[in-house]
Amino acid sequence: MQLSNNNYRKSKQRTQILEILKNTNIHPTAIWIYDKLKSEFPNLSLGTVYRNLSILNEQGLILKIKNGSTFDRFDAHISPHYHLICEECGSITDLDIDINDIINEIAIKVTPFIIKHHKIDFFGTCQICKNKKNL
Amino acid sequence: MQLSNNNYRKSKQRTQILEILKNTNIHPTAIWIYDKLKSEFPNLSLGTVYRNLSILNEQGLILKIKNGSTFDRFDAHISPHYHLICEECGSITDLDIDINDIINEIAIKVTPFIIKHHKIDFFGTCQICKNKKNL
DNA sequence: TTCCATGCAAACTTTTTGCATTCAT
DNA sequence: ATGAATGCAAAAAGTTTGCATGGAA
Repeated sequence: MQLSNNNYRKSKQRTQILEILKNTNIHPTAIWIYDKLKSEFPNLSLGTVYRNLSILNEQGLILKIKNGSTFDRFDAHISPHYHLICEECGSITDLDIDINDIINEIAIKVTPFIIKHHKIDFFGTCQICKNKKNL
Repeated sequence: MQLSNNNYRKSKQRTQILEILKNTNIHPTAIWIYDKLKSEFPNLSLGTVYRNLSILNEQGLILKIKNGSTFDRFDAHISPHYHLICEECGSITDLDIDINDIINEIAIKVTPFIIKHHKIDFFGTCQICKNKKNL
């Protein structure tokens, strides 16, 4: 969403959406939040939930958990590897380093969750965009 | 997609989709592949591309790069942390370990990409699902 | 000859947007 | 009084599916 504005007013709906997110650790979807708030705001619309989630995300009060892009992406390079995701242009490139086992070991020590594998995405600026910005 | 079948026949379209994916490192979207193949198969449909990508993914010949779910998820816990994603039920929980700096340092050494931050998702089975399966 | 794969279009899922109204400032 | 936020519904964006036809085994 393109929000050029940063002169926000208070709204009960937005306050409650943030409150709900602060008090849960399940990383909810928009509909889950919508359902939670339906009893308090019987006329609430999903659009309002999405709009407020965007605003809260823009304000840095919440995180939107997403991949680098809205499109699914596909890769025939199936052996485990990590990705470099450019925040300027959305490009995804491979990073071939092997830190796999160390990380699983560290994580396995502190959680009862059964860890089978992991994925690391590095975010930043690719060389092409870096050069463009330096011109 | 629900593909109960694993008796696949050869198809020129699927062969070429795999070929394209093997020969690029840009992690393309479905439409990008579709556009690439339009000259070779003028009647190609996007549906065919998606169907074949699902089949190739099911066969383990390619990877679909996606989050744990099709829904965006939101989090008010904005300080850096990693996620445990259950492959059985799709739940996302936090893992609070601090291996942040080590990983960035390792990666920075081997790429000119400007790394600002990273994200780690651990995949496996959560405790609830583990218990359900043991019953 | 069987039935998997295709093209086409329609349906579906998730998210965004336009518009008139309501509400915070 | 101003214009941001809302509810509602329609549209958009991305992906999947039904169906008749074509093609591999």
